[in-house]
Amino acid sequence: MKLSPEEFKQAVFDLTRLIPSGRVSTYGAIAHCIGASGASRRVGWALNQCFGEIPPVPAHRVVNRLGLLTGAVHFPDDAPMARQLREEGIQVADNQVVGFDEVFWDPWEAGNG
DNA sequence: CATCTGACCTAGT
DNA sequence: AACTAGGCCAGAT
Repeated sequence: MKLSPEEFKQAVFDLTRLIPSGRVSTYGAIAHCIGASGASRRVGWALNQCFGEIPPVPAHRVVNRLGLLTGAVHFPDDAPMARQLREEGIQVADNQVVGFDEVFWDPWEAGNG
């Protein structure tokens, strides 16, 4: 299953929007869920375009494999990544999610659970 | 046009 | 378990 750039971006957005509050997901999980395992980089690239999208995409709920807020540097000053996470109850320390394994949410639960 | 980099992960040894 | 190599597409130089 191969997705077009538009479908890929949409898939990433839709899947990211499915991430429940107080939870976080990873690029690989999303990429793997949409059938783009290995293309994790594109997930970040797509999420980079999430700003200004309607409905808004909680890209702040997406972190890397280690729970590091690697994308925080690309977030707007009005909506810092770590801050939005804290707004949902997720604790962050040094650009790293606290209890990552506990707040980790697998996109697979989006349509299976 | 060619080369390197980037919100990263998976596979092989 | 630790290390090395490959993938994936687009943007920037």
